[in-house]
Parts: sequence; C-alpha cells; structure tokens
Amino acid sequence: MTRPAVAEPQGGLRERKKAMTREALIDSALRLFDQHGFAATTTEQIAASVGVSQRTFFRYFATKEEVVSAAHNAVDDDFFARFLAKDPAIHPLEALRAAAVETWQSLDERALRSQVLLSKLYDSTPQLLACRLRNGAQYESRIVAVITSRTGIDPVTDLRPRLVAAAFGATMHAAVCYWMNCGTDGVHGAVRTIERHFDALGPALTGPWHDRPGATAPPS
Amino acid sequence: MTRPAVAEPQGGLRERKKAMTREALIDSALRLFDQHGFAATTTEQIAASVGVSQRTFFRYFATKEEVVSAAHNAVDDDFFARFLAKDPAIHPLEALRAAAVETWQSLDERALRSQVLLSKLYDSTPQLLACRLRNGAQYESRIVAVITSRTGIDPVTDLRPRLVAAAFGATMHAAVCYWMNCGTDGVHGAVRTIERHFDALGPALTGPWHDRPGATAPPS
DNA sequence: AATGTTATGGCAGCGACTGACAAATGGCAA
DNA sequence: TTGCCATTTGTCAGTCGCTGCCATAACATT
Repeated sequence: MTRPAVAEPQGGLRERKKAMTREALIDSALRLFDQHGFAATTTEQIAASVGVSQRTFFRYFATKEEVVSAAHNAVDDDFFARFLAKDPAIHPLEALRAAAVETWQSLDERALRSQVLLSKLYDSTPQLLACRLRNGAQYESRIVAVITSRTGIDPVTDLRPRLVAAAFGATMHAAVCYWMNCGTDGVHGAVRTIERHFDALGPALTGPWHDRPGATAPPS
Repeated sequence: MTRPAVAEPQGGLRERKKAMTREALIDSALRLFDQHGFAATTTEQIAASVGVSQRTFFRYFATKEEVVSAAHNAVDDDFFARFLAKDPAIHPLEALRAAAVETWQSLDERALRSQVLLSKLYDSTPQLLACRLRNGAQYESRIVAVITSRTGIDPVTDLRPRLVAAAFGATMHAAVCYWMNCGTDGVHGAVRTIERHFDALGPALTGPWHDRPGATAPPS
C-alpha cells in the first residue's frame, strides 16, 4: 500500500533500454544540475554523461526543463493514482491528504533527496519554478475534474471543487517549504510536517479572523 | 478613484523616449503574437516593427516572454496598489475583491482587449502560462506578506493568509475563465462576472459538501 | 561648445532546439 | 540462421533566443 504505484514496466528489450536511458538521463541531469546549476549545465553534457548524442536527449525530452518536470511528475503521478483509488464517499480534502501522505511515506531515501533537490532548483531557477507551477496547475485541474465527477458538483457554477484543490495545493506548498527550512530530515519528519499542516487546515478554513491564532504547525 | 494608478511618468527627453520605445515594443509584440502566434514571431521581427535592433529589444526585456509579463504586470501592479490602499481593518478578502473590481473597472477598451489577448496566449502557449503562474505566485506571496503584517498573523504557523490569497487567486482565475468563455463583453460584463464569483465564494467556503449546490455564478 | 553619461547598433558567438538523412539495432517470420 | 521491417540513434546543417564586446550616436551638464 505504501510502495510506489508506478514500477518499471516489463517489455521487449527495446523498451527496457529506452526506459533505462530515460532514467539515466534524468538521474544524470539532476546530479549535474545539483553540482553546476541548471543554466550552467548544457544538454550536450547531460547526453554525453550517459553516452548518447544531444539529438537523442531531445528525443526523450522536448526541453531541458522537461527533465526536471519528468522527475517531479513521477511523484505527482503516484499521488494522483492514490487519490483516484480513494473512496469517493469521503471528503475530497481527506482523500487528497491521505493520498499525499501515502505518497510521501512511499519515498525511499533517494527519492526524498530528489525532492529536496527539486525544491532547491525551484528556488534557484525561476524558469523551473514556472514549469513546476504549470504542471501543478494541470494536476489541480485534474483533481477538480475528479471531484466534480464524484460529487456531481458543476465547477462552473460552484467554486468548491476549485477551492478545495487550491487549498490542498497551498497547504502542500506550505508544508514542503516548512520542511525544507527545517533540516529536511527523513521521511517520518516530512510526513509529520504534512500531517500537522493539514491538521491546521480545518481550523484555518472555518475559524474567525482577528483573534485566536488558530491551530499551529509545530516543528517536525 | 477608478483611473489607472500608474500613469506615464514625466522626466527628461531620454526617459520619455525609453518609455515610448518600451510601450511600442509591448504593443507591437502583442499584436504580432496575436497575428502569427508567440512561437512564430521572432524577436527580430518585434524589434524591426518599432525600428530598433534586436540587441536593443533585449536591453528592454530579458526574454521574449517578458514582453507578455510586462503587459500583464502593469494590470497586476495597479491591482496591488489598490489593495495596499485599502483600509487594513476590513477583511482581507473584501479588500482583495474591491481592489480587483476597481482595477477591472479602470480598464479602457484597449486594455480590456489586451487582457483577452493575454488569456488567449496563455491558452495557446504553455510557456507563457508557466510565466504567468510564476508571476501570479509572486503577487500572491506579496499579498500574504501584506495580510500578515496587517493582522499580525504568523504565516508559518497559521495558514489563513495563504489560504485567503489562494482562494482569491482561484476565484479570479475562475471568473476570468468564465468571462472568456462567454463572449468577453465589455468592462461591465467582466466586473459583474467577477462580483458574482466573489458572491459565490463565501457560501462555497462555509457551506457543507454533499448537498445544496451553493451559490451560483450566473451568466454575466 | 566641450565634456561626460547613457542608449544604441553591429558583430561574433554560445546553446537550445529541429528537420532530414543515413546507419545501427531489436523484433519477427521464413 | 537468415532476411526483412520497424524503430532508434547519430550526424549535420540550420534557425532562433540570448549575451558580451566595442564603437558610435544621442542626450545631459557645465
């Protein structure tokens, strides 16, 4: 239940090699971006580091940024699959929270380090942040579509699905930022941070404004 | 009160010429993007259309996308200035709503057409959407900063400022999308659409989930 | 009118990205 | 195994976004 929902698909030798090349390109690119920065790393360097030509690199990824997107989307796909598997009867926000927690619980140490690296890249490279926000917006609209189909709510006349998706996104963003600024300890710390942020979400949504600081998100 | 907060600043002949060139580049670029698409328009074409060299274009705008950002930021800056001018005592969401309505009311026909064009560009060019989301996120974080300073709420331990900003952003996005899909009539229609979406926001935030479709956002 | 400051143009160059063609490789059947 | 087809890959030429450099032109100041 906590293992990643997407594993390496089996197939002919051809497809296996393609998958390996793709993973190698992602890994190598992230490592190079970490060492020398995104802008200072050329696509030729990435390609050369895994023994393929630059032209081949661009057959796997349409742009240099897409390597980063691919790494992040793997996690987001896992999250979305878990969200889809939730009981449609429970509150969407609870389903989203549970799916997010499960996804983060499923991350091994290497995947966790990748997440940290990605966040650092978003901080240092506005171009990548823009891509990330765009991808995140796509997932948000998919979430809205699922909520509307499950509840029968019309998203055109009722803002609730969009608001739930936006609140979820804002909460996750806040949680990850908080976790990044507090040492990025292991999986348990990350999950605890996420849980506490969602604990604070309910009171924040229903509470009044000018008194009571609301629930808190204490250190992980 | 409803005139644009940012006018053409006076200064030496030099600065006036710079401002004129900048505006001419923006106008010409938007027109070319509209006619031929963003990707099919080269920076040399933009530069040539206003009688400057490509090198000069890149002295005004660091990237081709930044021309689009500059056009949108002019409106966002106006909005943010109006938000800052609001009474800190009123509910942040009311201040944001009022500022947004005032900004849209201040748009003349030409500015309104620009907004329509920008939205179309975001739909047709993912690259520009990414830029827009990044800029929007910057404004959102500025909004959060203002709310926290006005209310004394700590955004690290209390999610409410971020949630308000996110809800505002989601509502505006929904309103603009709705307006875009319904003929993009004049300023009054746009303002009315925005108002109705914010009218629906309150019930959507406080209402229950599995019954009562909540308030609606009828046609503009 | 002389001088300093700033904007501009031209040019060479890097790197992201693409189309086209040829060569190599895996898949599959005879 | 052999031969054929489909897919992948490499090479190459080329476009375009974007930058550093330097000379020149335009404005500003005294």
